[in-house]
Amino acid sequence: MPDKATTRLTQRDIARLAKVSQTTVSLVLNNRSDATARIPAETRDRVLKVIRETGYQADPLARRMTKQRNQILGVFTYESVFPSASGDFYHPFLAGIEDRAERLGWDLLLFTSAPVTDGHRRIFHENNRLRIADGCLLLGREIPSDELARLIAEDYPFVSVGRRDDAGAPVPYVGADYSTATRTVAERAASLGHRRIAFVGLGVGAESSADRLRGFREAAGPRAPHVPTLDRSPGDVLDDLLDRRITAAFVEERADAIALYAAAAERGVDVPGDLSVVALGDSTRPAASDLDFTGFHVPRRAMGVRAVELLEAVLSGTSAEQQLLLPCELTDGITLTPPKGA
Amino acid sequence: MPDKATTRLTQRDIARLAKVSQTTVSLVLNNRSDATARIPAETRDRVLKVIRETGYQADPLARRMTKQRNQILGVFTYESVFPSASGDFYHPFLAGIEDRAERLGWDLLLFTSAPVTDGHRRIFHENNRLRIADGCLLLGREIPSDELARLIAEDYPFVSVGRRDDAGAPVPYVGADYSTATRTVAERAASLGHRRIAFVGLGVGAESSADRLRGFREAAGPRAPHVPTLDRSPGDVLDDLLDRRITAAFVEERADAIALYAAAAERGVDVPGDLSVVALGDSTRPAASDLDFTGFHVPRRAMGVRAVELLEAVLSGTSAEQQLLLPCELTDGITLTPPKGA
DNA sequence: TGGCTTTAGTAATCCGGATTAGCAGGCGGA
DNA sequence: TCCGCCTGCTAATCCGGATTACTAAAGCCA
Repeated sequence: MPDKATTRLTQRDIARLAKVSQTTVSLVLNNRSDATARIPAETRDRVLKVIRETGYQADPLARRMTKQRNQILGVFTYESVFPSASGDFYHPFLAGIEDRAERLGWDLLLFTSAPVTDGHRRIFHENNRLRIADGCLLLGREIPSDELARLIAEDYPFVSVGRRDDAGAPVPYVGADYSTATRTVAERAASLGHRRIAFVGLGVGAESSADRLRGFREAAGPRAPHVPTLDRSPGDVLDDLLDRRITAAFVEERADAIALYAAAAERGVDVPGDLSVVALGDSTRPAASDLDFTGFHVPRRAMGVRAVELLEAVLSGTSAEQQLLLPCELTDGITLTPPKGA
Repeated sequence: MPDKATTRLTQRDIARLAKVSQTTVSLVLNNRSDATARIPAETRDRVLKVIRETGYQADPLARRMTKQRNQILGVFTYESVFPSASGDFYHPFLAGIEDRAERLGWDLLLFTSAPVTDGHRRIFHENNRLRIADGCLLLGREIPSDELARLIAEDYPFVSVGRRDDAGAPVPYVGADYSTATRTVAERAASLGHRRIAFVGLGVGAESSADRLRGFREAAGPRAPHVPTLDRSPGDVLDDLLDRRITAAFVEERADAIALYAAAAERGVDVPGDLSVVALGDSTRPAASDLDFTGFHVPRRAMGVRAVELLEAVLSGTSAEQQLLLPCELTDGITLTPPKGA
């Protein structure tokens, strides 16, 4: 029965009670029975009995001091892990991560202590605690390449969830193949007769944006119009599209697609009759709609799962492909039909 | 510039490079300048220069060996943290927890490694890692009282999110005042003329269930009917209610309220015309509805925030009320109107 | 009975950093 | 010139457990 809450129970205490040395306690606990460590059943039982009676549990941190692995998987998010501002975008990633971590017997350490500078967190700061974890998963739309470069330079085991451009050296990642998915949908639009199609969204900055635009251009040609959304109202964007006589809009961000649809409905513009709208992924901002958009979904859960698996491979030295793109799930939807003239 | 990725950089390495002792490096890093540790600016700068050049960062775990606090807040959930089965029920709790943890400079450790036995996780198992964290938050509908008792016996700092009955000793918690909220809504129904009202749900087992039923009985009397939901279809439950000529159903679980409403709509039973339906909290199972139910919401985010604050108080020895019930947010909604006869 | 092996268990050391006790050298005062 | 004191820094130790090297005692054999 546990008493004296003053000090934690240590192996030394157990040793004293079982009348053996601390070494023996450690050996028993680690179930060692090589030629170098012979513990007869009688002694072993005596030690185990004391351990059972006292409820002793080894300090996991002291353990890590001598062993190398800690069974802690770090998760670094460049935004809040449980944000209200990005809806449930991260949730599926984390569900996948948790699932695999649980199976591997790992705990998840969320680096919420990283201070926010210039609007996002930084990995490397004064009191960096990365090394508590055995390795780390990185989540976020944009990850500064200098931080990636430093992780690589320090040989810290990590995997990015989402494709990243080289940062001096190749970055290990599990990403979504936005480019192929976007190209496929764009080709489908072309085959339906669309000739005036536009990319709506940022298209620059993060790899995920650039990948979509690239896939779009592969299908629609290098001069296909790119309608920006930054700091513009959905009505503005809609006007822009109609002015250019666009028949199909490829919207990078689902929340923008929903807003565009709402603006169109308000204006009496029929979707997809007057304008087809394709959603290239999932909402990273809160936005709900029952509308079944044509486009694709990001395999978020699978990405989380595969990222943990890749990190595990990295940690255990198993060779594995370090850069992985998972296919997006195409959705038929009802917002892409042949254009009116076709 | 970091090289030789073979071994981690230690204070010993820094000491060698700066031509001082490991002790001095430690003193500089901890900014000590007592009478017992006098480091002139010149030496300090030399050490700092080497640290800067090498990018050395102290091992946070080795640190904890001698310091007591680790700045890690444990989060133990009796179900998955990122479940698909319970929708987003936990999300707001975690958002609140993250928010406060971030402010306190703490990292969040999710104990996903705890093995699942008999359908839920157990805190105490073979390879318990609780002590990696300074303290722990407990989330879950039901928490075995033997585990709570053991936490108390071992003097482990923890706070339960959600009220818990004593487990041999008082359990520190931040809960929601289901009982008052339920009573208030039930009284309101009575004042609207409802005489035949029923509690729909488990009403037993978890404290949260029992609290709601208790509040209900305080307003509706000890003999007010309790209609169970376990293993019954919404249609069954609806039949039961109609048979008993109930005019207002107080549904413990919002998902059940939504299902009940759907069953009523299908059957041509008007809600609230023929039957008022009150939702006593939020969905713990995936269920979406645009319907604005009368009832209340659980202050989940605030509970998370306050739980972290309470744990911080416990850890720092600040005296504070150890058992806290936050008021639920009552919602007017449109599903409670006077009964037809009134 | 001496020498060699096996058995059972322990002392010593390490992990990486924090802390305490204490030491060498320079300086001031009597 | 001797003593005490301050300065600047380090050796030693500790945290809790893992591991290695080694020893004392018993067993075996000739």
